Amino acid sequence: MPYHGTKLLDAPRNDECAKLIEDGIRTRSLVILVGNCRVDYDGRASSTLTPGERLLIIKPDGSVLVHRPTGYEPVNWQPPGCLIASALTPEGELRMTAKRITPRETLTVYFNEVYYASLSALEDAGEFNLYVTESDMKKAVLLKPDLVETNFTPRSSERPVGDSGFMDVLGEDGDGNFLVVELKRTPAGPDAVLQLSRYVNALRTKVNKKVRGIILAPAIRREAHPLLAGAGLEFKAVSLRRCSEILRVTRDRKVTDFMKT
Amino acid sequence: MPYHGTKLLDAPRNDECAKLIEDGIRTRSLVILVGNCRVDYDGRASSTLTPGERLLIIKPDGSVLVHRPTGYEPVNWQPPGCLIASALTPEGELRMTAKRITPRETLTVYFNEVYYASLSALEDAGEFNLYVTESDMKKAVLLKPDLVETNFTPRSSERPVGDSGFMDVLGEDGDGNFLVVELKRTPAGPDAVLQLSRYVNALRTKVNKKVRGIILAPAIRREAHPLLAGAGLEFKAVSLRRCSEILRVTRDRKVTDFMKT
DNA sequence: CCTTTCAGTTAGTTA
DNA sequence: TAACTAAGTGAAAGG
Repeated sequence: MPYHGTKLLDAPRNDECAKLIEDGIRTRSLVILVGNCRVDYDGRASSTLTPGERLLIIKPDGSVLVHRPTGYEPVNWQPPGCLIASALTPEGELRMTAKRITPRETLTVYFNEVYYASLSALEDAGEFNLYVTESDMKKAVLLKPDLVETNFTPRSSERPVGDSGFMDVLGEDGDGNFLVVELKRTPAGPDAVLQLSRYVNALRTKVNKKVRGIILAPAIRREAHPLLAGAGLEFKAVSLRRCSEILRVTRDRKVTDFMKT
Repeated sequence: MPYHGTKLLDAPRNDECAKLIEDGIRTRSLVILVGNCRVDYDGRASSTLTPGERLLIIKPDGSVLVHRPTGYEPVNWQPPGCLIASALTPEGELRMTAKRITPRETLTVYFNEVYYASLSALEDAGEFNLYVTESDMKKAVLLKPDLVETNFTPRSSERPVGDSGFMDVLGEDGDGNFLVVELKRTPAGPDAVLQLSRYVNALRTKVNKKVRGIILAPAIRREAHPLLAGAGLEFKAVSLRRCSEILRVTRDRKVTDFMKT
């Protein structure tokens, strides 16, 4: 391998590319081809793509992507775990096939001409962290209950409520009333109101105390307003950024604590 | 441009890559970088990705993809239409930023080292055709009503039924009864049965004639069986391949007709 | 292996 | 532009 486990072919012949693909599979490397191709797919549905200049990616785990020059999504693809083969057709085209069992589907790419091809043995042990999920929002609320309202005290979270599901956070407000908190990472719609309403109603049948319900989300959608008012529920806007900050502060504090020891 | 509008840099310096990215944007080209990088994202959520070897794709339409060596999905990305910039950091890293307005989000990729980089001015006017969609199934049923049952006669399609939506195909069976056809490209579940049930019930309140309902799909899921029986509805399996063939035959016939003239 | 649910969903369509 | 819906959805979690 010349450099960093990367092999680069400028204006390769089609047979060189066929070999590169085979090499890539054998060495569990990432293979990239850029050139003029057409694509056939057959499986859950069928598709054809007439010739044009595209990017083909073959990953070590057996996933395949065909990207046009535009758009987030690949025009054709194959999920991880499929069997890949390459060969020259009698006409001298480069043919790459990626087959999958369950469900049975086949992707075939025919390259008329490859502008360049590469093989890279990539190592990626990096850690990916995503903030903020609804779970993170809950952590933030438990760490800083003031996010809900001053003097709110969480008592339990994800408490099962009969067969009506789980409530996000249950606690007490400053007056000792039950307060059910429904968390939404995205702008809350009627569904969130109905869900909260179910939790609140279920709880009301079980306890002999006032039960309030509040939605915490970055925003509430217009259509949810009448429902919210009708059900006597409340809403408070909380930004994801705010939650993220609370989590970051806590993380940093942990690091600080660790450094002190 | 050396070859096919493709420029290829083997083991480039980071400043060369920064320039390549700028060139790519200016010339509306596809830019690819393979190397060791870390990634930050902030917008609808936030994420971090610690260093590792990955593939960066910058498309002419302003979409960006960061691919790890595994998986169908990019680990980080930016949809089309964002503003891209590249520069060297004081530490000599290559920094690529992709910013988007509505919603406001930013993707930043820091390359420690680039193994290779490429710029390709791709032209892709290819035509993409996907078979079989539900629309194709409908076409197939209208072309060959026997798919539903012998002597079925379509009368109208996508007929509005009160406020309960649209029905896929409405027609009459051999005995002159109404027959509502619900098409599903994938195995039909309870949702399909309920939908069909709504259409059939809505129609029954309006007409003084027997109304049958049938689901056409590649298969029906186990959980849908009791619902189907309970609602007195029917199911017939029809393969996508069969639909596809009917459409192909019709297409070919059209071509033949054209060639005759 | 199948079902359910979620996604920084994306993408297309329509009001 | 915003709301709605489908996707060859993919991916993760649970049975």
